[in-house]
Amino acid sequence: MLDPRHVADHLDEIRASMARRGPAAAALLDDALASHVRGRRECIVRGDALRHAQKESNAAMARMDKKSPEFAARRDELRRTSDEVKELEARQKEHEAAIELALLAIPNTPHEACPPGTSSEDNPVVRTWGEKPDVPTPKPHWDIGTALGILDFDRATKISGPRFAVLLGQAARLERALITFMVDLHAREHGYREIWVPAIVARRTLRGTGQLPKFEQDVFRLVKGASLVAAEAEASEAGAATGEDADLFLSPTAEVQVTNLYGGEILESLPIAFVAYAPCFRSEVGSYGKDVRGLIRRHQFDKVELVRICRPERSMEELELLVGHAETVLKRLGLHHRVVELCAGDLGFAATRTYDIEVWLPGEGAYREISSCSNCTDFQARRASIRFRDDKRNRLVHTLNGSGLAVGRTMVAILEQGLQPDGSVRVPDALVPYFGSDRIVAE
RNA sequence: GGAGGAGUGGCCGAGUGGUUUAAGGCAGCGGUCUUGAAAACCGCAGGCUCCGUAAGGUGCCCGGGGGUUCGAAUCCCUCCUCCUCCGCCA
Repeated sequence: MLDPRHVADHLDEIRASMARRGPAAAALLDDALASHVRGRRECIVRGDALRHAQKESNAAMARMDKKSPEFAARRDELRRTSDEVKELEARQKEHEAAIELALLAIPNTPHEACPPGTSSEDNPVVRTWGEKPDVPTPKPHWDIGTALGILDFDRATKISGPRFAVLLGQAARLERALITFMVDLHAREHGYREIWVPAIVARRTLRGTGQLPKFEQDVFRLVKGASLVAAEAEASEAGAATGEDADLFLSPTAEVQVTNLYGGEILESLPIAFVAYAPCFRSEVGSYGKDVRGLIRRHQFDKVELVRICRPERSMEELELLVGHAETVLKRLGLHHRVVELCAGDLGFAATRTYDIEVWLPGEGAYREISSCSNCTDFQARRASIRFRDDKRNRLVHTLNGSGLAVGRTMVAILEQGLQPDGSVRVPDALVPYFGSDRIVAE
């Protein structure tokens, strides 16, 4: 969420910045928002003055003879003041609701350094690591995995539906090995504190990081047991606005849980760095026909997530640090990859600046995203209200997150880059102690 | 799922319609005293919002929301959370 005062006072400036994301984003910033901000302020100024007078009068009444005509006169007068205060408060709330409604739909402004562009075609390559490995007959990973007998997509569809996977034998073991390897690397060498969080989150949590309200279609919402649903319907009939808030969702990324961990708090020491292994769930309704085969795009996948919370002035340095940590995973695994920077038009909702790490997939003949590292500045911190004490003043922190890495996609890269002429797959040296073998062979 | 109880500042804990600007204590910070420390004493201490260049000030905040009243921590409604017991359960 952007700062409403700042938006109201610098409307043209913000609109120009937002135009770099595209015309639709810029159009979200209309003059109505600024007028609501002013209207709210007017209600507060007038209301505060009235309440001040009301308070003094009430104090006087406390000392008066409750049966005197003066008391009755004062009471009648204050009755009118009270009505006016209530009306002002109602108007103030309307303004605030309008402001929030508008702001929740507005994405973060792109950083000055964020390159111009409208789509992923325009993302400049920042650096490339390693060489394309010599794979004589490249194959897509689903063919490799199915031939080895370690991936089963048909049976996954049978038990759960499309866009799920079953991992067998060495693949299941590789998944575990990768998770442990990645968490160990970040926890032991990069200074992150390990954290394990629930996979199910409340609506307010998704709102804090910006997934809701705008991207409700991208997440899975849970339906509770019949009796609870009935109780909920009863509650909303009674006029309570809590029914909606009682909803639970499957988290699409641990960024959600970990970033919101300190929501509403004032932090004593920064920076904070967490590494979390967590399952992620995405509905993928907007990607029909895209990556339908294989492990690339599933409804459920594992991810090791890095989250950093820091002082505002440090966040750009922290972003570089974060990308470096994520990239180290691929370097240790010897997987050829490149780092691109997202152009303004390709930027995620909460991000001001983002680096994507793209790993080389020989079977596909393309680089594919395996990590996305973003600086969200104070956008999420404002929504979630995460602050720190800075010399007597409370300020919003900056939040950053990045995958370190997407586990399934890492497995894809290992299978495709490590494919040997005999159909077996070479396991990266760094992973051998975790996996227990230097080769994946047919089962 | 059933029955009961409880939510007050960083923590403990008074307070059942009007000098309560929330008593008191502990922890915290600053100071006096001391060679140093402790003790004692004095003082300062929260969040949000709005006005203001600032200094400073207004208003709001006793789990959340709504209501009654001239006036609510206190009365009413509602939701949430936690605790205890029973049942079920990996």
